[in-house]
Amino acid sequence: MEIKYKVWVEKNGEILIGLGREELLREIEKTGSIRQAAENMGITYRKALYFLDAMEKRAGEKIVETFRGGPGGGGSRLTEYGKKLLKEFEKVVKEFEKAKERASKGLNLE
Amino acid sequence: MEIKYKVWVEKNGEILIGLGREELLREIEKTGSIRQAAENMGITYRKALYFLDAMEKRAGEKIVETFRGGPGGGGSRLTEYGKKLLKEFEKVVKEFEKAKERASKGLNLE
DNA sequence: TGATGTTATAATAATTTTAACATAAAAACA
DNA sequence: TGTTTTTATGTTAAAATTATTATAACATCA
Repeated sequence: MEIKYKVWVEKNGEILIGLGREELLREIEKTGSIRQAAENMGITYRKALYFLDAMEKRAGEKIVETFRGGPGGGGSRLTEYGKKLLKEFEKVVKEFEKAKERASKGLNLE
Repeated sequence: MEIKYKVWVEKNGEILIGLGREELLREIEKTGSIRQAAENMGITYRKALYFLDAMEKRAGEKIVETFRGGPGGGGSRLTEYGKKLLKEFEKVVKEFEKAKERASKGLNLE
């Protein structure tokens, strides 16, 4: 018996960031590459791009800086806004993790 | 900017009860009819039945008592287990509501 | 006995989401 | 100049979810 949850932030009724997108941003920060990040997460590069594109449209701000060619063929990194978004969402997740813990302890179902 | 979430309880990796199913049980309790409950929720009767069927299989217990014919054409009501399940899940939701409130206050995104 | 309103099941259609594939542009570097 | 590795976009295929339609059983009651 296990409690599970999803949490996300909406802006004008559309998802700005959620657990999946959070992981994507963290992986981009870590690897410096959207492609590598997608691979690590087990999603397609195509899908990762769709996520980022939607996030940026909804935020009205750039979240990743990308560059093609160059050493290593190119790469990506988070903008300041991207980093802030990630940080703010991590705070949200912490609250929900605590709620999950409390609720799990109180759960009385065999 | 709004925080949203979903929460559910799994048993052996399958959903036992979540926010949608919780509402369904509450509506059944209130109306005494699966069909009426489904209509109030804006889902099809068919889907409501699928939910109930899956819940009972996973719980290994009856959640609703149903009867066909009779006064009013038939009806349904929650079993003792169904009522307990509902009650336990409502406690879980309360914890998550609190988490949402706290996180909303701390959220710093324009 | 026929109308009623519910439970119940089967089968199909429509929609949405997810995955897969192909192709091109960019720029460093050997 | 060709190779490499990434970003970037378009298109199609597959899978999963959700919605719709049709049909029947049940038992009360007028």
